[in-house]
Amino acid sequence: MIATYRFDNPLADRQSSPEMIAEALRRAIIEGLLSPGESLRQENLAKHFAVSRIPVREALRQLESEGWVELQRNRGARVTSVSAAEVREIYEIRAALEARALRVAAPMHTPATLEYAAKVLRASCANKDHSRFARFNWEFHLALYAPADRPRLLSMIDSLHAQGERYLRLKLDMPAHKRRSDDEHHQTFTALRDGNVDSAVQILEEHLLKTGELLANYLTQHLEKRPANRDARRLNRANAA
Amino acid sequence: MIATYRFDNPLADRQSSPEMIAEALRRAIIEGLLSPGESLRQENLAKHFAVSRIPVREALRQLESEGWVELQRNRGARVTSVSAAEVREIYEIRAALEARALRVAAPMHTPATLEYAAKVLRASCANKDHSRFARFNWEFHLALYAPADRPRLLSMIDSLHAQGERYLRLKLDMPAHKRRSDDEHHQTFTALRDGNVDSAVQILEEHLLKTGELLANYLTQHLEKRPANRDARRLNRANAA
DNA sequence: CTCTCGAATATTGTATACAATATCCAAATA
DNA sequence: TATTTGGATATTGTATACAATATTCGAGAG
Repeated sequence: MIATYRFDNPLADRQSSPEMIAEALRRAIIEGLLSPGESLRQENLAKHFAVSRIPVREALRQLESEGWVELQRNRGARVTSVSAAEVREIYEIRAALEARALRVAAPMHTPATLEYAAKVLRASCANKDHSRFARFNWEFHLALYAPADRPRLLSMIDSLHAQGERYLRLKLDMPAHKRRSDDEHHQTFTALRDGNVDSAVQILEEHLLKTGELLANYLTQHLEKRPANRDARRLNRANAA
Repeated sequence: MIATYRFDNPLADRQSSPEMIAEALRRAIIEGLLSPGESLRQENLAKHFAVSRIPVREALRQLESEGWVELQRNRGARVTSVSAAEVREIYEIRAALEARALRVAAPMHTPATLEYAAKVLRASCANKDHSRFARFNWEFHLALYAPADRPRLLSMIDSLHAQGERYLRLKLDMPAHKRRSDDEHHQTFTALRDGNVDSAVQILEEHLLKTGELLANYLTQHLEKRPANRDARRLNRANAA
């Protein structure tokens, strides 16, 4: 008996508890609810998620290989603190990968995919709210690369973007930068639409490198002073069954 | 009290058992002792490594986010099978990243770093034995990028290389390809040494793309027929305390 | 014979318990 | 006061036990 029904079973691929826990923690780190350097106690997390420490430990292992937390033998986990140099490097890698993605995607774009990208770009420009803007912003990048049909490349880009996102919010505060970012996105899109692939790729690359540079400078100026080593608070309130 | 002694404590950063287990499994996958699709039973692995299933599970989680195994809820882990398209993609990503690494490293190279790269290249050319050749081969790539001082970029490249390595052995059998590979490495090195950075980067990129293409073609021809779904044998002999 | 169904078995998921290790703190010493 | 030291406490690491789920296999229906 194979494939009895034509419709999916949503229960079949619902994620495991370690995955759910990892996702919740990842989001908490991105949103700044957990700050760099903050220590994550297994017992507290277990109480918070109303499970034992076993699935928590597995979630932490996963987050470690994704680069969100650092594990020290017998000394627990803490949220990784990313240095200015690392932020610069992340954006440099994104530049290389997204340039390749755009180049591969360019000839596969259709009027429909271009129209979708344009729509997302308009939505991004129109939004002043942080989280909405960030979402549309990223949606635009994804719309540019989607036709490339490179799952692994896209997933690496996505992961790097997520890593950088928690620092991006620092920059997004400044309206001048939003305007410039929107503008550079627009230039990329126009060049792509008009068939100037080389130019589109170059603008995109420079956009990313510039953003990385900007963030890195911001971090060296504003973040070097703070130690950011205090303990977890927000998630340590044990509020479980 | 800080830094009482000048000498290292080797016990301080010895890795945890999940890490050791993950490393052993990774190596087993690379060396082909564990084939794509093979299922990994927690109990068997636990007996093999003489531990309980807890550290084994954590190792499997880590290997999952590194892309070596796939976990299915309640249905265990199996070694990922990489399709021809994915191999092509891996090498395409490597091309983008290693091109960037070489470009960044080029101006930082010194006579000493170049001499080291040349030495490794000679060792690589001289070796006919698979595993030695593969090691020197990779050492040469690393020697090219090391002066770039981009830890994150290098670690991503290293991870991608490891992912591809288990398929590379298929290709390394053919002496014609070894010769061509050595030759292309030599061209890259010469161009770099003579200051022709653009040319060096271009040769390197084409070398990687060509290798990916070659491997992908080989896989479509020789591997599509085999299902590769049989169970674990080699590691399933429970030989623990 | 083929398919269905259910019990027996195998395997995974995780809560608990305990051992190993790290951290904290106060008394003791210089 | 500053430093050391030993024990109390906190935290992590993992073996075990059991519950939840998947898989196997054989008996019975068609």
